[in-house]
Amino acid sequence: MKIEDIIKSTVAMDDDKKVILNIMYTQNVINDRFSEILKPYDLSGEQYNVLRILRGQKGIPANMCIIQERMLAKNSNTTRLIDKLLLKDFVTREVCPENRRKIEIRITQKGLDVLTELDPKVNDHEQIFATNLNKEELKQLNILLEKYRTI
Amino acid sequence: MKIEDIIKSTVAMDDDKKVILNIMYTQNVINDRFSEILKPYDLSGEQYNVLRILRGQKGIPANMCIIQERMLAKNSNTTRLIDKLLLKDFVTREVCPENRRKIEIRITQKGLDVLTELDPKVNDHEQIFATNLNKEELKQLNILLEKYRTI
DNA sequence: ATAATATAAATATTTAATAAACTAATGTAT
DNA sequence: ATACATTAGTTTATTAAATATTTATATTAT
Repeated sequence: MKIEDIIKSTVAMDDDKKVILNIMYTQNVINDRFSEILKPYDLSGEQYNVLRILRGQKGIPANMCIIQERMLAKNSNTTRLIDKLLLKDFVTREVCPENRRKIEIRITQKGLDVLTELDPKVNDHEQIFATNLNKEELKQLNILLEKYRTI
Repeated sequence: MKIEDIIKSTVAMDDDKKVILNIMYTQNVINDRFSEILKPYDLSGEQYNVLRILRGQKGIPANMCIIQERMLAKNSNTTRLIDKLLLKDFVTREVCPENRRKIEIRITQKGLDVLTELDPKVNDHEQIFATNLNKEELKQLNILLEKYRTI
């Protein structure tokens, strides 16, 4: 559906204005669907994101700086986010012996298990959208978005 | 900057996975910048959005349904959003005489003034990104996003 | 006319985001 | 060695957003 119809706009809009709305709205669509997938696991999108980062560490512990650096939204209260994951036993937190200001966060087996269970669902979610475009279009969309957001 | 570098990913990623991250991240970039513009006016993005919808009504009052329908994110508490705008005297709210379940929301002159003041700033904001692409690319980006998000 | 259902909005609750103040550890200059 | 600055993370407070529940009004069916 075209963005003008979604926001019930009556006046014509230039492509330069439409792009922002299209990016915002598309992100909403993706997010709403993704939240539905995560809801039964009592995980927020950002919590899932952090678990993915920790799995990517392959056993090497991560500190707060590393996690913040790799998160898409650099704005959230990472301490609280980790608190929530700790409560669910998805991560462990220990003081770093070399530099006691730092902490070492690791994903637990339980955390790895929940990711494993989610993997196919997340994959399906990605594919539902991706299959709307062919390989060349996907590549082009990535190129255009990267070019567009440059400041 | 490529999305792999932004999230400091070490492994290669297929275009179908990259697209989601690119959309999410691009939306974050746009939003962060837009919040900066709105901050001095003590407006959130959604509040601004509602004011724009009300201006678009050209004097015809809007009820909650209309506003919700035209908002990008259909999930927020619109009553509270309007409450905030009322506190700032940017809108008025009255019970609809024909149907007392409904309310009539109008933008005030003060609300129109703040929009007028914001117009050039919002325009600049849109152009900063849009000028990274040529007309054909902008058009193509809109087409790809609309096609991509179809469920 | 009354009960049941649907609609519109308000309210309450929960959750998340943002900023500021704070604590503790480390590093550096004197 | 002491003082000062910086870094890393936590805590708290404030504000905002998302979700669910409730209230009020209107519509429909019996």
